[in-house]
Amino acid sequence: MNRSSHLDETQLLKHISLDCVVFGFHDSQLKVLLLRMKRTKDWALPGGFVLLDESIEIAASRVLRERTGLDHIFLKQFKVFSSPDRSNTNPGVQDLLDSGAIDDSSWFNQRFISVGFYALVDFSKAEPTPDLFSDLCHWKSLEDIDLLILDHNQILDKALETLRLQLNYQPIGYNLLPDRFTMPELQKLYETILGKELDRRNFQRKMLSYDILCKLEERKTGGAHKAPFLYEFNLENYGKALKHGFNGGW
Amino acid sequence: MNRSSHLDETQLLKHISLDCVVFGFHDSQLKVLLLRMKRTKDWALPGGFVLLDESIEIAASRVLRERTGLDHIFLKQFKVFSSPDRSNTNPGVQDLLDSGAIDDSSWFNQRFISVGFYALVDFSKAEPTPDLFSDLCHWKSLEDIDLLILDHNQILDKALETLRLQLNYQPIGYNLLPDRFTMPELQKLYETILGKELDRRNFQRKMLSYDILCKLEERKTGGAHKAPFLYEFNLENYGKALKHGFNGGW
DNA sequence: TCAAAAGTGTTTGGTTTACACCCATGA
DNA sequence: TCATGGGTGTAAACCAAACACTTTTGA
Repeated sequence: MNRSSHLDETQLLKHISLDCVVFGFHDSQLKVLLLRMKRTKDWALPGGFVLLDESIEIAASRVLRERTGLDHIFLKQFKVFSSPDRSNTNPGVQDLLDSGAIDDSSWFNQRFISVGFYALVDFSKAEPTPDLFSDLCHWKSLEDIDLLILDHNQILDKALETLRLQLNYQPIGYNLLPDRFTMPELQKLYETILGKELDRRNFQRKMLSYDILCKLEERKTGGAHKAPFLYEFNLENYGKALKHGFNGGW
Repeated sequence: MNRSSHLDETQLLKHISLDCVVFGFHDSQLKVLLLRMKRTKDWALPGGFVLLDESIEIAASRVLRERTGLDHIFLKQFKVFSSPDRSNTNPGVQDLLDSGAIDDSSWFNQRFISVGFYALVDFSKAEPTPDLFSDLCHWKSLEDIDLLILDHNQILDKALETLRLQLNYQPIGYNLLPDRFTMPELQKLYETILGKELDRRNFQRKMLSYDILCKLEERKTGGAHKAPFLYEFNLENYGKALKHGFNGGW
């Protein structure tokens, strides 16, 4: 876009949009980044359109840079949503007209196919920022999310399902946690994503056996009770391990 | 399309196409369905465009019905290919002009985003049929495939990778084999997809333990050596088992 | 009658599960 | 000082890999 306050639709690929399910982890909870539409106050996933010289991956990372201030976000396509009746009218178009971002609604009130991405970010580093459609951007816990616009609930559900399935094949821990973290924190993350409790001792043994963590001398002080050790990921070994996956397979 | 001999581009979604990697299994080999372009004799994956009232899934199954004569094909999206330089010119457009399928090349010489699908079909039931671009449609073994048009090699590679990863989570055996098959045939299929040999006895034990097969009284006669039993899938149990995956996981 | 393929079974070793025990910390 | 959370260890159960033996078949 030339100026961020005005959308130039001649620079955009018609019929194609993208939506991102941005996951963060905070207070032992999985959070998702949502936008509140200016006029209707409905909630939506962050998304955007594709510039003529962009791949959708580049477009998605541009959108997320605008929404979070972060670069090099972990991003993964998971599904294209293309039901013919998913978006003959764009629920945000009136906001765009109101704000002067567009002069004409016709381009936006077409049928759109949306490429779904999920993204993993370090909660503490992201700075949620609304877009032209919205007046608010913030993190919501999964259980606090109810009705989203269009088929965004479906997109969210599918993203979660994919996240669970890919837990053993993607660098999920690495992207969702701060650089240094404790074993109980890592375990909580796994428990939250999987929706079930894991045995503390077996979890630790298994994790360490992958040889992807560096135990630091330092401990996490401040909390009550015994101070747990801090760890960081050994990126080299982590990368190798992910190629094979951590579990199962013939 | 109104008449199969003429493409009406006003009925098609701009900038969006789909390509299918259709897998079959025959002679202990994984086969892929390819088309030969009329003029250049280059090879390509079967693909097509999306009608205004179709989802891409519906479009893909329409395309595959035209290419194989089969309905209800197992189809799965695996990735969107959207590099901006993947298709500013469509290599088949001259064939379309030659054959009178289109009057004007401009619609087809745009940038296209392609949704990649992989499909699994019963080799013995498919009837390969060329499309408007091509004069030949047939099965090729993986090792016999060299250069394909555009980024179709990349699409094929990614499809294979996905197939391997999803082997334990998708009804792959069911869709690639005839209704009744022997245990050695099923094993060969797994070995071919995974690219490695498996122990005959352990494979059989493991497969049977999933409780997804019905052993029939009948044996497969005709071949040399001891006649192996025939099996069929127990669809009910197979469906249940796939929900959890057959292997690994926390 | 014999080589090759298929059915069935056993041994072994590693991995996962389910626990017990001790240590550190702040309320 | 004690409840709570964290670090470490171990026995039992389970599962997967490796391998032996027998049966059937057509050449």
